[in-house]
Amino acid sequence: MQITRASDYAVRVMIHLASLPPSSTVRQSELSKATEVSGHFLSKVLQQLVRARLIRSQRGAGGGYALAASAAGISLLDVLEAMEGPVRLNQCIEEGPSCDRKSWCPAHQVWAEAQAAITNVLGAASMASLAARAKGMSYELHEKTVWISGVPKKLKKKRGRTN
Amino acid sequence: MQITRASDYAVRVMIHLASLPPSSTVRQSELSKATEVSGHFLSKVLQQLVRARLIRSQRGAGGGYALAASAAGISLLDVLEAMEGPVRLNQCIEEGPSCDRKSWCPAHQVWAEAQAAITNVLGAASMASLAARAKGMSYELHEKTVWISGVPKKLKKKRGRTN
DNA sequence: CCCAAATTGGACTGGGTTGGTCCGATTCAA
DNA sequence: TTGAATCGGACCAACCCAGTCCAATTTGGG
Repeated sequence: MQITRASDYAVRVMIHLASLPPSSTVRQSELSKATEVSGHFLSKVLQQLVRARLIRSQRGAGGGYALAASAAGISLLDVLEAMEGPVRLNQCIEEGPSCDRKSWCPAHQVWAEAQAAITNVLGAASMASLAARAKGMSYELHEKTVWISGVPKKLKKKRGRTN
Repeated sequence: MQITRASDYAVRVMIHLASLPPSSTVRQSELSKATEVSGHFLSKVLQQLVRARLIRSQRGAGGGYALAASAAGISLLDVLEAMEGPVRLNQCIEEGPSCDRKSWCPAHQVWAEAQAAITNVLGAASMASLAARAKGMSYELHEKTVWISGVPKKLKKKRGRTN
């Protein structure tokens, strides 16, 4: 019941790319720095995202990675399923006649409901919206950075909107 | 993102117990038959449920397992968390200042929302309600069984209320 | 044409989890 | 006391997770 680290990292990558001007190409090393993920491991994550057609890669000098589609058209659910395959809360939740208990197991419906709830939430969160939210936050972050390089950094407790 | 087999089995056990008269004691062998789970493995599941105080065990001859509380007071979420620990969709979702990205990571809130969605659904499903639903189904099932032993079984498509 | 930059694709690993089996110890009722 | 029943592990194979590392390939530029 927990997403893998790789999925988490993939989401960071996608949000980072989405917050850039469309079709910007970013080197792996830069992504590694931005997401705080080891370059070696990140390359595996990136490969999976490429294979899932969520990003495109450009090899060679001056190469890098870029979103393959509009950030508004990619949801958190898309990224998650690219990394982990389809969300299936219980083994018996799938199309087709895979589970013969399905017809009578009273829990089946609840699992299905819970799964629908989760996919609804994740499917509604687009990379574009997350990137926009990140921009609002990174503005604060930028302020902080600037201040640190100049004056003592004490605005940490200023953040009252974790929401 | 998938519950373990053990959790699934635990839910079957709990529903079975909940569908019996209150504080009935059931032997492991019977539970094994009812849930279609190997006795050896089931014993591990049962032990965990006992330790979580969801069921009580009676040793010795005539012993067995029984619900430790009212079936209405135990939710699917309770059973799940007894088996797998607290639901935590992403590593960074927990109380306390565990994740320093939390303050700015824009995905954090979505994970939290998805988690709330899932716990809402699972927390609302009580063993009592599931057992009641099972009774309704087993009634149909009973009919079917009777029919099969007598006349051709064709009432399958009668169930139009998956809801 | 060749070099350097960059991705690609896979091998490898250590550690943990999963799903399962098995058995001796313990407890209790008859 | 004996047999029914749970208890509490040990044990196992197989798989997944997270991460590292490296050689091969591709590409742009001097």
